Amino acid sequence: MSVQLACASCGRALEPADRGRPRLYCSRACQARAYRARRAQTPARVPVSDDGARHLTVERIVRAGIVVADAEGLDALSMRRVAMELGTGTMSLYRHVASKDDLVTLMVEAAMADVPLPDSPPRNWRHGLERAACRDWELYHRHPWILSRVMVTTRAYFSPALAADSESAFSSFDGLGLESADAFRYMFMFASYVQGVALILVSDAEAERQSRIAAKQETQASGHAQDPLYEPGAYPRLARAMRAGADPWDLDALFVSGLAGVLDGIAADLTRRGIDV
Amino acid sequence: MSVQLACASCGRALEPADRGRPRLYCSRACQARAYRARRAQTPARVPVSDDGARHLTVERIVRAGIVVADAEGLDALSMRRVAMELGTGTMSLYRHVASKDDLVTLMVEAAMADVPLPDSPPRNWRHGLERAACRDWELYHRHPWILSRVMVTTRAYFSPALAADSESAFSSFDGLGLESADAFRYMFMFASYVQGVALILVSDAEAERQSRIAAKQETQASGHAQDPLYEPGAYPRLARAMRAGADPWDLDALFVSGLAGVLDGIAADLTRRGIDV
DNA sequence: ACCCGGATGCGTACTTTGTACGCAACGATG
DNA sequence: CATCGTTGCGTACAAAGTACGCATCCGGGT
Repeated sequence: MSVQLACASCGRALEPADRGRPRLYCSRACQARAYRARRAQTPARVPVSDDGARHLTVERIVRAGIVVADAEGLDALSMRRVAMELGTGTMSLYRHVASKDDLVTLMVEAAMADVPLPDSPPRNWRHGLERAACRDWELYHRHPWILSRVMVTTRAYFSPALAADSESAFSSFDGLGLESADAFRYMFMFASYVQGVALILVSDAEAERQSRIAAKQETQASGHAQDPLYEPGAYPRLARAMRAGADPWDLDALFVSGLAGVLDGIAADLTRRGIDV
Repeated sequence: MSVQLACASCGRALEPADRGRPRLYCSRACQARAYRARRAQTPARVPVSDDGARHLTVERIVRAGIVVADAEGLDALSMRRVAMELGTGTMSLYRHVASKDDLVTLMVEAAMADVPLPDSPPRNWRHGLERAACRDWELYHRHPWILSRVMVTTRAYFSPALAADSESAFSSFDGLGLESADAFRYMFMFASYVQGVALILVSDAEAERQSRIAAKQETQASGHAQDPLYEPGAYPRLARAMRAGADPWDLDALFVSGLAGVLDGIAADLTRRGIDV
């Protein structure tokens, strides 16, 4: 009398192999399911790359995703779109990427590596923060869509690239003998400002893309002409400010000017604590 | 010989009415299409409310949308969900709202009306901006999802509620004899900071909801325990700051402290220009 | 009384997304 | 050569937005 064997995946009865080693699964499908379950434990994000050049790799997928997102925005990024970009089937991507969410996370990490962190120590804290702000600004210019993850990543997930960015900016305060909590407050204010401006930059980029699409479809866009802001009736201060030199926003100049203000605010607090530069 | 009549909508041949006034459309469907086309010209957002109490109105739909978005986040807001909330069919909503996008826009306008603007003139510019910041902060606390539109609304669309908010904050600089462009720069810095912090507030709220859902599904969440930030190796400054009093973020306190810094920055610039308070 | 058009509610169906599932094929290895 | 790890991908399903058109109610002119 022999033991009744069961499929290791579905548990159904399993007739023993007629010769050779014993069977483990009742079907190829069950084998695949077992493999998938095993793989779920260790995501194996790094491809084995034993042969060195495979058709589909995480890197290629992530790069294709970045190309699409840069060109058409994060809204246009779909798994089918990425697959089309690579000339493969949609579901093939899922062998290398756990989900679309995972893909975007990887894209953000990769995109942030495009703009290098400063490697020399800053001359002083102000220089350090200005350098950090410039780096972020450059990042948001190149890849506006990363902001959608920066907002989510704040505390929910851990991102090496983001942590390295913060750490680098943090190092601006080295040697000032600052309390950690104070340095954190300064960083909070600084990062909030930068993110806030990035929000405007991103929505500007999106609006421009939208209007470009609209302009392509119908020749004349309704445009800025009858913008209610420009009628001085209801919102006089806003209208005046909009007209006074701020009409075609020079977002870069505004960013720099606001940044100077934020840094002045930090300087004032430092002075108040007697930690003058 | 009589003129060949055509349907006013589809243009197909139309046999004349056997009695009474002549027909306009070949079918009820064409009539409805013509009505829709006419309505597209004048959106008629305000319901006629001739009887005073109709089942479905824009207000009820918008209110239901706000309830859903407040409770379950903007991601959970779907037309079917709102319809379910109201006990009607999904497509009924489209008689009162042009699209989901339109609904969200209306929701933002309505939600912003929940927190009133200050009606007295501010004591000084600093007081005015603090008041404005408090109002925004309260808004984002109550309806975190409005941020998703504030970012889009920046320049692309016009929003009365948002314009009123800006205008009110702008009025803080009245009487200082400031150049419009300077006032705009200050406003830009101020608004960017507030939006930046709001981004963190919103993503915190979202993360909390997510973890609440996760905790409901599986009893133990993986949680903060093995957060790589807390291992002091790779990101020492970040880890130290996180431990030093910033672990359960007091976002309100951080907001106020950063706001003070931003206002100090404006004050420094005012002093530099000889426009001391 | 009657009928037509304005207006509203809503069922059906199509599109676009993410993605679960399982088959087929390829290479290595016993 | 049978088996297994691995990869590619076709099929299919679930959600979500929404176009379309039918049914219905109401008010006003004939």
